[in-house]
Amino acid sequence: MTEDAKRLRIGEVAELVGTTPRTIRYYEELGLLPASESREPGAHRLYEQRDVERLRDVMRLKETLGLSLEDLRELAAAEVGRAELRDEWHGGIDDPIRRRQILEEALVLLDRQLELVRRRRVEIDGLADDLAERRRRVTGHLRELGTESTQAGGSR
Amino acid sequence: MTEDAKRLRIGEVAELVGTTPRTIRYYEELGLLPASESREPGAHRLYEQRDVERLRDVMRLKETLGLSLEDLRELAAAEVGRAELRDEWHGGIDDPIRRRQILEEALVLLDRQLELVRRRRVEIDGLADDLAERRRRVTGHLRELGTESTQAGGSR
DNA sequence: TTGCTCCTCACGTCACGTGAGGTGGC
DNA sequence: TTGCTCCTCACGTCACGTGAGGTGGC
Repeated sequence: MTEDAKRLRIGEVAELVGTTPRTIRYYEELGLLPASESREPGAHRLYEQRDVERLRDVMRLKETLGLSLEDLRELAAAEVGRAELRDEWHGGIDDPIRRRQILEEALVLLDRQLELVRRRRVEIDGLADDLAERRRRVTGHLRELGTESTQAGGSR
Repeated sequence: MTEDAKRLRIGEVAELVGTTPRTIRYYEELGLLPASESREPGAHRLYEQRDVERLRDVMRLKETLGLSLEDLRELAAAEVGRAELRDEWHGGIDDPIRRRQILEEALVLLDRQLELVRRRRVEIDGLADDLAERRRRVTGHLRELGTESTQAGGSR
């Protein structure tokens, strides 16, 4: 009974992941998200939990890695593969060669994403170090001024 | 003699920081970078080392923190303050109250930047953890398949 | 039946990219 | 003098934002 997943409208999905319906439609138009299957022209789009997760993944990769939607379309194949894989897994015992293919492709794309994450972290750390160094200098100057100022203007 | 800084053209600056002349002009138009002072209309823009550093800072904040140019215009006041401060510092012993003002403002803006850096790092770490977890699962499935496959297809 | 969300154009915006046509410094 | 880089419009593009006008499900 809890089998048939509850279908969500585009506005609900948008709010869940923190974006707008327009963005979701745009991603669909670009092929980043799968189009609601067998949707009559003009009919409402309906989504499952799986679509929400996929959108979350896409958005997070875009935001935190600063990727273009073109970049995402390559990396997002990994997620599609993951969904397909899960379906095949649950759908029946498929060809193990096929399974291996999907898994190895997913591994390649995951490693690519992990490499991008590592680079980002290096950038972040470099920026953090520079900012901390500047902060030290500023507080240092303030300390010098501080004693002066306190001695000079201590009468209030 | 090494006093008068070498002036750079916009293309040289662009290449130094890894961007394009168009972007530099656009940032100037938005007020993110100071316009080349007293430039005749149509004349070449000339930059000093200080401008290169400022542009680097602006670009790094934008790229690694994912900020809009509008956001940058607020945070970038810190860098302007820093440049002004350095000029005043070298230019002579100014009003210590003025110095303190500049330093405290710079401190506020640096702390704001550091807070944004911390948030980014949390995002990055979360993404890294999720990707690593997925990778573990994929390699796990591959190991299962691996022994099967090796046993079944070991005749080649 | 009344709202509300949804739909599809389609134009606007932000942060530039990319020629078009012309002037100026090594 | 010849290139090369620079200049200023100005239109194009990417990733959406934002109405305009209309249909459909709780």
